[in-house]
Amino acid sequence: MKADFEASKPIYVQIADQIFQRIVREEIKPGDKLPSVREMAIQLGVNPNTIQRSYTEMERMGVVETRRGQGTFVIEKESMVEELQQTMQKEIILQFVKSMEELGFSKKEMISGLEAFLNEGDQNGDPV
Amino acid sequence: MKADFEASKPIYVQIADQIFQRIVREEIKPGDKLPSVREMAIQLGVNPNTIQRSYTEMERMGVVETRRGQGTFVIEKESMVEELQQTMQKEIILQFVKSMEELGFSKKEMISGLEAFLNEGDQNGDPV
Amino acid sequence: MKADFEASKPIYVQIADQIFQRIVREEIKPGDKLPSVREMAIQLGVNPNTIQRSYTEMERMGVVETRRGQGTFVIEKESMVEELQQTMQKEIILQFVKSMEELGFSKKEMISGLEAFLNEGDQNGDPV
Amino acid sequence: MKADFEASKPIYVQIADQIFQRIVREEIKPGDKLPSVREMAIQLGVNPNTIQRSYTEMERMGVVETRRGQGTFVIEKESMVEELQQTMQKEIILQFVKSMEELGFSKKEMISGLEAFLNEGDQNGDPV
DNA sequence: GTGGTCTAGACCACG
DNA sequence: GTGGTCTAGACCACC
Repeated sequence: MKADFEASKPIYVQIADQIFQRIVREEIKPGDKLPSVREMAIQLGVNPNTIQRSYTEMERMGVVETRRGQGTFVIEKESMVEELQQTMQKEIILQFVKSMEELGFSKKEMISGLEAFLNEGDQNGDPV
Repeated sequence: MKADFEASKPIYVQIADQIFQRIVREEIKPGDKLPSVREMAIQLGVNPNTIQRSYTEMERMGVVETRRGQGTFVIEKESMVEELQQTMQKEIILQFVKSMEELGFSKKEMISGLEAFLNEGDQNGDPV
Repeated sequence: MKADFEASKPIYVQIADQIFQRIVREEIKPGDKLPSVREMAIQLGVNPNTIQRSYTEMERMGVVETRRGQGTFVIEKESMVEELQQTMQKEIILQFVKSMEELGFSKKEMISGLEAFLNEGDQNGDPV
Repeated sequence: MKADFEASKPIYVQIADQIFQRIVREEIKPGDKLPSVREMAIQLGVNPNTIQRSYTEMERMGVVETRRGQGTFVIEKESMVEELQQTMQKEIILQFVKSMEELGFSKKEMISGLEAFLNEGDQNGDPV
């Protein structure tokens, strides 16, 4: 047997993901300046180095750029937000499919199960 | 602001989930005897107390029962496996929907996104 | 005017470059295990975190892979060494051309200057 | 083992090199007066002592001379510019050859590599 | 003030 | 033992 207790994602990844989410939801827009490393560290109650790593990772992924002595900015490339959304969506779906496969569900069952769940929600209100 | 970086689920929950998976996939069947706490602890390289908690949790959820002096058994109630599958499925779907909502996707987009992904997979083989 | 006193490359980059050199010169071969982070740190008189960063960077560039609990290994992909050599060669040439341009040399002068220098060396021995 | 991670060149050397470049490119000509130590220090945002060292170094190398109460001047000796260019060129070439040797390249490969690179550049425009 | 690098020392999961 | 992450605190170059 295999004992693989996947630790939660590293904090610096979680932070990057949070920011990605806010970009995809357009709460943060291309060209916007992110809080400074130190400020963000205080806001999140985390060590500045951890934020630094998040920012570096986001830059490596081409979502953000840093301007020396000025700060970290969301890049203005128009297509970026869409690409980011695609990437994150794929990640989520992948995780979902993997989990469902582990439970022995077929592809059809995944879709019908999801549809059933969403239709329940409709009856309780909040249509999206 | 205060950030909560979800620690990984407690190990005892992860272990229970693994066992649930195996029950749902029918690798472990109703009536089967689970390994002893001590043996399982060794297999997984974990403290026996942790396994004990997993077993207790599974018993609380009505999936297994312990018989004094004999061990821990998967209960034979016919509907159990199905219910368990439902419960776990719902958990996974919930997580999926929550993540997709965080990205700003509508319900329709969730389904179409999932379908698109699964159809891609078809072309590459491995039909489930 | 512009005051831009380029700091030396970060230590973790210098270390990665050193290792790349040794791979290109085939002193380290595909499949070889690198010293552990801690050991390398002691050897070089550097903080383990710095080595960690070097290893991470090398992995990101696809030159090295880490196996959990086992160590860091040069990847075995046959073409890797050649690609790495190309990459590093280009970097050096780029630096050279840039410096020569800053001195006002034309492309032809760069080549003839280099040839002249190398021929001098020939007369002093060490033919390569 | 002991590792020496070459710090960047001293700032005063970098400044001298910059001035040498400008002389070689004839942006500064023999006989020209250099800015005063104090003025140059302000322009470059550097301590005047650092500039002083740069000027002293350049004087030691016979490129400039200081005239008491008048300032620092580029010497008028006709051959100086050419010699300076030679010196700096040699330094750059030396650095290039050393780096290429570290990668295991032969002299022929150095030249052919450089030629290949420069010909690529031709196709993209900017002929020099 | 900004981001970038480095050290020191710690804890974790994995094999 | 391995690599991976995190904190704490420091120094640097750039604006």
